[in-house]
Amino acid sequence: MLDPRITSWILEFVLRQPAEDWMANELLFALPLPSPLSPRLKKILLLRRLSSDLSRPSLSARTLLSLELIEELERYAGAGAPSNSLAAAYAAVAVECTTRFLRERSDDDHGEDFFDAVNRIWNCRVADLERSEAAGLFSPALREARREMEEAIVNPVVRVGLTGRDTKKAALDAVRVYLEEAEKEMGPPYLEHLAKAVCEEWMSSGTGRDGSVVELYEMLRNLLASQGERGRYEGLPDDNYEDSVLGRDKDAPEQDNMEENQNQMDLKLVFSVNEGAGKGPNNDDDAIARPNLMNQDPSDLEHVEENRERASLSFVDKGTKDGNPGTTTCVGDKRDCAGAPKPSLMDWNPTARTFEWDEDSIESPSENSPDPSNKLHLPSAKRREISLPLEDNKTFVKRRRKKKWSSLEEETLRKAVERHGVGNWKFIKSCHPEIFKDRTEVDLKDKWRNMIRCI
DNA sequence: CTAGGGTTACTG
DNA sequence: CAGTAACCCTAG
Repeated sequence: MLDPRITSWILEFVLRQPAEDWMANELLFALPLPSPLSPRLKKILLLRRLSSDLSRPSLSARTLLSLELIEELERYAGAGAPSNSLAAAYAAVAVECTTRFLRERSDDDHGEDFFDAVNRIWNCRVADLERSEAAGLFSPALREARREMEEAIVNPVVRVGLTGRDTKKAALDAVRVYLEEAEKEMGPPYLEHLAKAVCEEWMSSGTGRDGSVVELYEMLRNLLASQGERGRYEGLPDDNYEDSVLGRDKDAPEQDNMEENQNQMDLKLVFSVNEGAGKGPNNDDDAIARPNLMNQDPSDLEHVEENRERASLSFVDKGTKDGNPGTTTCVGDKRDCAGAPKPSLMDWNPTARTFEWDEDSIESPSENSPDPSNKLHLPSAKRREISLPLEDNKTFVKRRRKKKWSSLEEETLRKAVERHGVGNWKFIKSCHPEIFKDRTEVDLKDKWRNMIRCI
């Protein structure tokens, strides 16, 4: 049985070679790996995924997720703000993931896929990012891109401009730049490092060596033993090795618990951004997906150890609905609810009827939430389910408190109907999740009915 | 999901 | 109490 420590090095070495993805996958499955994986190996796996996306070339929401996870990994490792190249790659990929729907429009698509993508990526994902601890990824470029996407929703000229721009090349280039920088920062694979160390010792040992394989083996064993004595399970040659990989500032004062965090931060924490989300059948990869090896989600790294035997963590997209807008999912602050199912726009069925309002929360919706910025877009917490027998239900089911439509809501609805036509209530609501956060699609429809009655 | 009829709450 | 806006119910 191979030492998991050694298999980590082998895997690292292979992942960083231009080997075929299938081979990397085979090894990932076949080798006994330490659990939890080291941060270094996690990052290498994520970088490999990016590299695979580049070579296909296919940038998708999973590319975005890989970048987010790398940022999170580095942040947990105590690194400072994400590098410019990481933030630039994130912004460029986010733009590409949106604008490709303009390029790939079919005849019967009137731009809905693009609008969905803007909502999904910019109104939800990037908005969540801005509020989260990962705000370091929220670069000025990303802010500007968001402004442009919002403009594109209402301005056809901007959409035409976006369609003509080669955002795919820009994103591929940005990811390539980041990958090169990350590779450089990471240094050579540890096996190479080890081989070099052995060679150097060999060269400097002078006489008394017979040059046999047995002797080489002895040297290697001594080197490994010395690593073991130092308690460095990952067997890294020196303390700076992993620091350099994760972008840790070696000169920065070491936090007392940093080492502990490093060791205890298991994959559940690192890759928790996906956990619990995307459970519905309409889930697609643009929605943040639940860990699922079959979907080759980067977060699946968490479950590599236990799932290797029954599923394949592939670097190759095997044909998920990449790019299909699917469900409009909006996650909350994923850092605040790690491990818990994440609410989404779809979690609240606005047409559900067996609910009643929590009067207190209506009166003071934010009183019980010290930090409203961490809250989700929709007031799902204001409702609670009633599960009484049908005959008793009508006694308890209350109507929502009447709330007069504001002029902003009215104006937004008017413009949205002009733009998207009558009858697309759900879509209109999804285009303005904040403005219509207290309204259902039916409310929009009813309001429009009232508005045209007045004319 | 939407349309359209029904119900409720509010206002003058 | 009538008119109206907001909200609910349900067939298709």
